[in-house]
Amino acid sequence: MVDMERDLKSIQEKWNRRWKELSLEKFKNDPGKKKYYLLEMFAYPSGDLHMGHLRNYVIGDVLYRYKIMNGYDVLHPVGWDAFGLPAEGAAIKRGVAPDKWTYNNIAVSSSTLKKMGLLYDWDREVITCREDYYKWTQWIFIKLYENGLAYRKRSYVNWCPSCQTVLANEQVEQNKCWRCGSEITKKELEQWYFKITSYAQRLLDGLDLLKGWPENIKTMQKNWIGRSEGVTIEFRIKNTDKSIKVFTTRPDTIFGVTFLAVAPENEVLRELEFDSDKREEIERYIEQSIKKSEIERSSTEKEKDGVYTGYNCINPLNNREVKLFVCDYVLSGYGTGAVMGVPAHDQRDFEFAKKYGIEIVQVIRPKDSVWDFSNGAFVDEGITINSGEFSDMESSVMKEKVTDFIEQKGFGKRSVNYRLRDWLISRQRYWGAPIPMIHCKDCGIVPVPEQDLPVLLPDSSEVDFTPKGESPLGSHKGFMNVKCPRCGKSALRDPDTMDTFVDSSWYQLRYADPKNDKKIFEKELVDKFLPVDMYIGGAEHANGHLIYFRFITKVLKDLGYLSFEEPAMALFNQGMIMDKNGKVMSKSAGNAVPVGPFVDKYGSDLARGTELFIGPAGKDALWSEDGITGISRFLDRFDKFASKYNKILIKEYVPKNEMEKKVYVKLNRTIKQVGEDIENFNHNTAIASLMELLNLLYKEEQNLSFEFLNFVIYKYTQIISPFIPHLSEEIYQGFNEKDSIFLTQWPEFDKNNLEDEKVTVVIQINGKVRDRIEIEKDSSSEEVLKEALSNPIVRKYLQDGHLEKHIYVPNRLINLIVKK
RNA sequence: GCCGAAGUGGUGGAAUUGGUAGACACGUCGGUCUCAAAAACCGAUGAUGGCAACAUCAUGCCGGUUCGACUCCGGCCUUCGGCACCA
Repeated sequence: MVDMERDLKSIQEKWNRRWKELSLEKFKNDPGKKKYYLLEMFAYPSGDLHMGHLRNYVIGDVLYRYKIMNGYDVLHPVGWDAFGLPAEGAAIKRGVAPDKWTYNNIAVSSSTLKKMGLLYDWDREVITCREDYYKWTQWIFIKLYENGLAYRKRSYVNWCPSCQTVLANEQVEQNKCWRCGSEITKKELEQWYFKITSYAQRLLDGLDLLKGWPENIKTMQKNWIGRSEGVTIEFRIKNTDKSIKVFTTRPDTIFGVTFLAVAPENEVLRELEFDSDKREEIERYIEQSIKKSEIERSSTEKEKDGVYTGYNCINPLNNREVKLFVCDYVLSGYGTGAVMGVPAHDQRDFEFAKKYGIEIVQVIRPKDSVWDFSNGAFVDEGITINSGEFSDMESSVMKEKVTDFIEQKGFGKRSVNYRLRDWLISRQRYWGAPIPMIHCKDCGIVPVPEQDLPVLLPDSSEVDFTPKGESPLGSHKGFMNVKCPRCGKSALRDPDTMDTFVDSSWYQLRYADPKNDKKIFEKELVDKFLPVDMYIGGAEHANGHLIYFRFITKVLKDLGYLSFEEPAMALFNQGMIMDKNGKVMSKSAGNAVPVGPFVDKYGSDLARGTELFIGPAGKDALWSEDGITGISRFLDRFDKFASKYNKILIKEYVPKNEMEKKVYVKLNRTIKQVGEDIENFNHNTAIASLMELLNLLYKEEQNLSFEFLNFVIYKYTQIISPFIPHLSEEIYQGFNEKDSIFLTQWPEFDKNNLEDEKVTVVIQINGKVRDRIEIEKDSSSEEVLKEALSNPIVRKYLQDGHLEKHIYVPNRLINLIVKK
């Protein structure tokens, strides 16, 4: 860092205070103005904010200031995603109560945000662990329950042995816990689910409305939802009155079915009768496969195995009898939990068939070659063979015909399956919103009546939350024992809390009406302020939060609490800040550079500038303090120069000579570029163009009038202000202005003065640059050619060749094709 | 394996979307100022050859289209994300 003339830290507090007096951060709800809802993903308060968080917030603040200068009434709230596991971890490790730890972190982080001078409407702050918030999280749960969208199910769930809790599908990454990285195991438990699968199609369709979302996020969601179209076909089990349904996307291969396979969890296995040996064999296999860790079971390297059930099934299309197996490569949660085995045309079935000596019947051949099965299964489209009356067709055509046939004959019907699973939301943890349900011996499950909400989380001093694999709340008698709201007899509360992603799935709605204690929010307000116009946050939430909050929005819309389909119309994914080794900066990784001390040392403007100049906001960036040097030098140069020419406020000025004209053009170009760059989140190039202009001003200072320089500095200060707000205010104040620069109107660029009168035209010979000439803007092709031909270098090249033709690109280049 | 993003000087990164590759910075080297240092200021800085003018080569690799390709097309390689037996 260089020595700066001004102490940036000393001006901070003054302006932070002044902005507050002016209510600069407040959403005015002014009907005369265009509304803009700007939202950054709220943070989990795990300590002080680090440079990664700061990037998110600074990007938002730059846009906020730019938008208010452009006349928008901007809603820009802030809050904390405050429930969650690390708070319990801190309590266990350091003996601090989770709530104390959380509120303390919030206090530290908030003070950093305020010190930075980031403009947030603090009156709208939400904290998800506060009862005035989680009351409504519980209310949402009840609404889902009342509408059949929250249900209990016993099944094999993802279990983190270290966190001692269940996890949603979205919280398992590479078979490891998203929080602690432990290997996930399976556990059979009865848990609460949200029926997100019944919104699968709407979540998919909604993506088309989201024009402002990055394509890659939409693709990720599309893949995660994973829609597949196919047919569900029923196979009778021979010598029984039962049958098995299979789902397939490849009915064109149905004549190649040589076995059937069901998942170990499949119900049919409990219904069928077996002799004792068989039963034992099957049960041993089921037990084994459920015990296996998911990674083992789902590894593609692992040999496929299974057990013959002793039952055979009938293929309704050709009446062929095939064996029925139990296989753990069949997933219980997808489709019907059973598949038809077509070894010739599915690689997994192929491997299985090889191992168990099952026949491989080819029913599709490549269009113009012979398939060699030593390469494995043939999985592409082709021409059908060995398929009775459906032989000798394009497989895609046959697929339609055979599907129609299957439907006509009643063998099965067209169906759609989704990869998406229901959202498992129960957690066996303390620090979360209690599930507002009561278990009564006589009445069953009864929701807590609305007037009894919130179900308060007991004080941490009364609860032992060291992980034991059971809900900590379960051993708190005062919490657990209630009267059944229906029959009045003794009953028990649900001991689990909700996934924190439930908390964050609706916070953007609460900001519209954060203090309402009668309702979750006033419909009128939510409808007026939402959807979010710009949502800023990391791409890591693509298949978690960003699906959940869309889901909850759709549910609340269907229930009539709001009138729009999608929570956020535009999404911007900022890149992550990495350490020198390319590791993502985070508290848990131990490489976090905290914002607080950094700002104390260098000041907010320098911190902002450094973070913004590091690279395009959408890309990952390595954190390095080297960037401070360039920015501090720049700010110092700006400050020194601007402090000389912030004396008379001149809003309009007509350039008086050529040099002023040149600078005027550059100014206009810079205004244009900075505006565009802010809208596109390319802050690095915006700052680069400001640097260019400043360099030019230094160079030409002597040739420019005092009035002109005052005019330029006014505009310059306006357009640099979103990046370095405090210093900009200092400069602006020099003009003897009382108000904030952020109350001025963002300058418009003069469309007629974006280019110089003279342009540099490149002369190419056969595509290679040989010289450049200065020429009047918009010169004709003939003029430029004439000029080029008189150029000494061109003449040299023309000596041993002739000009065959030329290409002229106006104001850019002329390419002369010279042939020998 | 499938889906997505990306590969440009010593470094971070630019390039009006097919038209001057390397803007703007950092760093390095040289100079001015200074007793000295820091800061500041001025200059040089892709590589190779040449005293020089200049020439040749350069945007992961190989081809192609074009007057002209970092940009478009075909085929690879590498890195990073997402998914992962989804029938």
